[in-house]
Amino acid sequence: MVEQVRVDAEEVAGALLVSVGLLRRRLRQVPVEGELTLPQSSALARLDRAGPTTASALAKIEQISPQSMGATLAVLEARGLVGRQPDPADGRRVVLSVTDTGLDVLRHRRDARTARLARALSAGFSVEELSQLNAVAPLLERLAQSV
Amino acid sequence: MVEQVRVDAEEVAGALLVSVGLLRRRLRQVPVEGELTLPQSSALARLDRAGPTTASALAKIEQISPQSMGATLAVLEARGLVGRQPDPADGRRVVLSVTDTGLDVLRHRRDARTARLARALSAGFSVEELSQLNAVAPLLERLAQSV
DNA sequence: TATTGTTATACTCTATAACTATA
DNA sequence: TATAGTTATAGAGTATAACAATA
Repeated sequence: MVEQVRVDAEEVAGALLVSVGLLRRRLRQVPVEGELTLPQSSALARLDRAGPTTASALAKIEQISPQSMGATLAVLEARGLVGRQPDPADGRRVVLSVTDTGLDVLRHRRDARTARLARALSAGFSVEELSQLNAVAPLLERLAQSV
Repeated sequence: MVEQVRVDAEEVAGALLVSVGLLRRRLRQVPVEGELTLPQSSALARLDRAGPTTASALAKIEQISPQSMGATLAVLEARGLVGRQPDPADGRRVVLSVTDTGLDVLRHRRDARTARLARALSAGFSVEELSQLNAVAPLLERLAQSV
């Protein structure tokens, strides 16, 4: 009844497993007519942060197979959100980059899912809570890498 | 160059979208021979927290369709981790509850995925970081509900 | 008529395997 | 022989629609 301070890793693991799954499912449900899917949003944002790179490299960062990333990127390319530049030095490589249109989508809240999430955050969370969530995002990424 | 303190909801939304997706994908990848799948783990943990209840109610909490929850619970039942009690007062309702075996799985780290996550947390994160992650889990749940 | 749960079917996301082209 | 990328196929996790039983 006294020792309640200690944070048990097992407990945190369980809580994260459940809450991350829940949030992710909920994000998927947002109706998206003509909008980006979850992996598309993620890949586009990631490509923007990483800068021009190959599909394989992106796949490694996002922890999915190169084939899956290739399929996702193909859709983004068809929509004109990413462009492909063949590497002149190595005929096998194709370097991807975010186009101006893609940047526009990323920067101007054209992504319905992110916009909706942002709205929920603004409406229902305190500045203190927002900053907690903000601080934890990189921890989640690090955790994903180390699991 | 001076105003870097403010936390932008849009930014947090983007960061969460990406990090949650990444962690979730990573969790899925853990090889699970004869182990629980992600939705099974989640449903079992949720049922334990919620106490005996119906499949529909659980589905609502977990934000999936009753049909999907029914399928997940059927597997858990087949493994003897949850039990079904027909409601004597209402012939349509079936009340689910975690069995002793199910409790054992939940309590004794028999779930490979949670165990692995817990190990990564213990090994690579400070007590301060663990407590940050712990504090954020309920925020993520609240966010999932309000999106 | 409304509600609980089941069965049937299909779509999305991801994986593995097999192939082509270049190095 | 090794690497970047593509194509084909399959499995997990969802969803929606249609149905049966009970209220």
